[in-house]
Amino acid sequence: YDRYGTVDFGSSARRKNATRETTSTLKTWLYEHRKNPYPTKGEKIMLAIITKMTLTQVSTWFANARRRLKKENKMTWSPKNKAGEERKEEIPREEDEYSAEGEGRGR
Amino acid sequence: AGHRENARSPSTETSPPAQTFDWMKVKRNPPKTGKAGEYGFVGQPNTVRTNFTTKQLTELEKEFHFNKYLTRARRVEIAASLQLNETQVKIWFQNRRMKQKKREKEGLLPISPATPTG
DNA sequence: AGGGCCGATCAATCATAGAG
DNA sequence: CCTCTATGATTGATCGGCCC
Repeated sequence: YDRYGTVDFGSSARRKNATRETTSTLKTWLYEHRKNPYPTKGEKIMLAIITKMTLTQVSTWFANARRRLKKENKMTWSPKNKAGEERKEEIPREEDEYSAEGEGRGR
Repeated sequence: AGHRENARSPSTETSPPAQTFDWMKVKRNPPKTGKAGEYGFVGQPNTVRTNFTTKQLTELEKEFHFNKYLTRARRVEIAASLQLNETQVKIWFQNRRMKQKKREKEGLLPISPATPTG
């Protein structure tokens, strides 16, 4: 679709939500790198291969994830799993020092 | 390749509801594309993304097909003709080039040949 | 010293897939 | 079938690095 110009793309460009397997992989990586959730190009490629997504999709996924996480200011995805859903996703405890300063936007 | 933010602050938080990392605090300066004489003071950031009109986009795309890169003179002309900032025109071309590059790349290997992973 | 470009990312929004 | 939310994609604009 060409930007907000009436969707008329009768083609194979429709967005398809990622599978649980895919999101699981990405979420795991994101959580394990929560201190600096910016995968390098090489890491993105690796993740893209694992999840069978394109490099762009992986980048977009991370961009959206970071943004939405930041908006909520939290780093934990509540187990939104439906009742009776696999509950793996064990969060690796790592109570190191998390920065939580006041502010400082000298501008 | 990315940003390397690091802020050290010996502040004493009492009860952090959630872990806040430096990357979450990164804020960008608001766009300075304030359209003087529209809805805001001259010099005051617009804080809002400019919405290009269809006409503007059409003209820009047409120009892009002509040249992928702009000369200073051309940029001035287009900016004036479309009532845009020179910077906006410049940025538009910048983004356009990146977009095209991305499209080309995507149209070349969206099909995964195989996964040589054991 | 300054301006433009690239690559990555942000931020706001659109549009749709999916849950109920 | 329709309403509302979660999420992928788009894009104007910013940030840091590099070149000239």
